[in-house]
Amino acid sequence: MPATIRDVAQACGVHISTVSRTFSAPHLVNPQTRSRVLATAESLGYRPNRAARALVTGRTHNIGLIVADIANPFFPPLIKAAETQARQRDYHIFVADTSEDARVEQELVLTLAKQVDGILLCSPRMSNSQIEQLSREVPLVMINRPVAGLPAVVMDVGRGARLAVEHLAGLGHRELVLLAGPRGSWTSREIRRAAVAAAKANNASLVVLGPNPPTEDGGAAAAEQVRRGGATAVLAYNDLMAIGLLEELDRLGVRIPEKISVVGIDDIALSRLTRPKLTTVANPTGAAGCTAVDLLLQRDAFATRASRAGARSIARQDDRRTTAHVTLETELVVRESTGPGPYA
Amino acid sequence: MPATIRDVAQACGVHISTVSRTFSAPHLVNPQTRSRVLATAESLGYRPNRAARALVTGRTHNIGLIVADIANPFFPPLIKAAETQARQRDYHIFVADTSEDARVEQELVLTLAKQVDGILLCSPRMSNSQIEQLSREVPLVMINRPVAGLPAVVMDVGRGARLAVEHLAGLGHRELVLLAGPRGSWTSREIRRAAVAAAKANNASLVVLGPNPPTEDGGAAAAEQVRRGGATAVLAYNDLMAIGLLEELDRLGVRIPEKISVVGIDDIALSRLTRPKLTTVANPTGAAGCTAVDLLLQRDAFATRASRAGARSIARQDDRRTTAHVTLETELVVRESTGPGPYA
DNA sequence: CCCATCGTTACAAAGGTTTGCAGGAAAAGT
DNA sequence: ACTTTTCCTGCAAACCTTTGTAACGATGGG
Repeated sequence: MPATIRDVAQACGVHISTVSRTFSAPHLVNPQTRSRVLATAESLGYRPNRAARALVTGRTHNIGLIVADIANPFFPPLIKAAETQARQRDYHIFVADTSEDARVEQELVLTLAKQVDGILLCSPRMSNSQIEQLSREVPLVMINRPVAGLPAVVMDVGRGARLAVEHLAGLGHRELVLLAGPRGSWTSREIRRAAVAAAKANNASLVVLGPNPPTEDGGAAAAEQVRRGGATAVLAYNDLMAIGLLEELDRLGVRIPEKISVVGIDDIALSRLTRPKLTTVANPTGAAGCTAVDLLLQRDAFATRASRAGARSIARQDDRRTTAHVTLETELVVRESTGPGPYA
Repeated sequence: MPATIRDVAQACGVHISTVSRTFSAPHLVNPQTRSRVLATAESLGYRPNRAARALVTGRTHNIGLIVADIANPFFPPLIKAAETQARQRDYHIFVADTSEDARVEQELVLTLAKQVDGILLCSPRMSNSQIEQLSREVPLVMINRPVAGLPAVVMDVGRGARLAVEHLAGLGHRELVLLAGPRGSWTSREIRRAAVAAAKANNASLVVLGPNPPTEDGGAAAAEQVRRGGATAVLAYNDLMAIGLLEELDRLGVRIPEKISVVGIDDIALSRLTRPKLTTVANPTGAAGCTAVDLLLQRDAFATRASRAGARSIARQDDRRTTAHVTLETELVVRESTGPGPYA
């Protein structure tokens, strides 16, 4: 029922290869012929069969995007940006959700491996060695986690954490708490490293609580401990946790920001809507999605060229693999959940 | 580099068709041979090439999922559920985002048509005739919009709206406002229909404002008008609008729920976090995603059988198409954004 | 003792597209 | 006018799998 390349060729009186080239290498076909082919293709409603194309080219024009949890509001903007970017390049995106589970993550990569041209691995919980092993099966681009030899786009959360600590110290807070994120998260480690350093530089103490699940519940669960600890300011691994903390502290009768200041990270849409509005570190998630797609496609195009040119270019391919690391800037957004501390 | 069926066959000393059947029709091959094949396949890291399989079977094992806006928190739980369900059935999901644009919607369906076995069309903004036309190109399953002759899963928002209005009337509100959703939305029409009827049945007046974009901004933009109108209670097309309205009314100094009661629809995670917490109509979005996938796969399996059985069964296929309509129940969740009205 | 049946495997065609190669005509160069 | 290019098009192989049909030996019935 659906029109094939053959139908078009026949209806148009040309060979199928001419039709094929009309779509995949237009410069190789006479403009007149081309427009004739295009016209009949249009009238027959012909669209190239991607499976057949993939079979011979080895390129599926699909991209896998693996995230920890679609329902976590951090991810949808990233997914959306990636999807839009990919579509513009005539690629489609498979979205998959690991439920924060490293095992599922691995399984998903393997399953997806043969049906995509590459996978965007977002905030993975796997170990580096697992990732390296998987990268031999399928091109990988990392998001929110640098891995040696693999293209990656990371947000400069270290700087974000430092800005947050400086902001709090500047407000007169000396006793800080850091609510760490999930085990296996590079972002969490990075935040911790930077926050500890910044605290020391600002003569503040910093207690690390965690690891915690990166959810509201995770934040809420830490509230009691935070309150007991006597700290006057908290930096949370992400906005969701910060919001959970906010809620629970409120329930416990602790006023924010009068009693305790809270800073989140991510600047998800939600953080503008809480009471008080959340002070947070804005992450350019959309840009991250776009960039990751570009990184993959860039490398993909290169791989194609390399395989045609032959084995000699493998060295160059490796070159590229080590170079592509992109860091995106973060920025502190001061709202209402932070206020003067005891040393103000 | 990746192992093909041929490699397995050779390494195993059997014909490729035997290997093929080992995977796609295990009962046709001797258990001993089968386990031998399985073993060598495992050791070679062989995974069937889906493109090649799709080429001959005509089934891609992919599903398209088209939503208005991934970043709208209504959709992620649905996407997540659909993705999980699909994966369990060995299918993968393409997610695409239309930016609330009917034209993009159509284009997306056409683009996706040839590379998926069916498309889940979520809250479409297209006209019914457009949808019917597209359904001739590719199997369609509707979500949040019943279309004659097409499988659909809808939420009983009519009942939800009625419950909301009854709740408000019961609290002593007589002057209600309905913030309508976007043009083209079946859900919005349905809510309106039910709300109008329920208002009349409860001796309340109801003014409809809209259409509005289904976003916070859409809700915020209506705040001034709501306040001027003198109504004491508002039902919004969705939670996002309700929250936007909440925010803006607060900014204008209108206290909620003392001065005006607000009810949303959807019960997105966010609605638990606003101040005051939002009274809303809960929609089973996750169940909708699962059900839609099942509906599609059911029909898909049938189409396969039918095409093998020959033309005679087409009539039966049509039968199925008209039958599959699933309605999911909704439920009112009373929180803090609604309170006693002037006639209490 | 032959034929039919059964369970298992091999064979080969088919599916839609891309692409290196070769051929042919027109354009350019001499 | 003849050769060399250039431009375009046709040919056919290849990509990897599924699946209908045929072939095989063994078993059982008549």
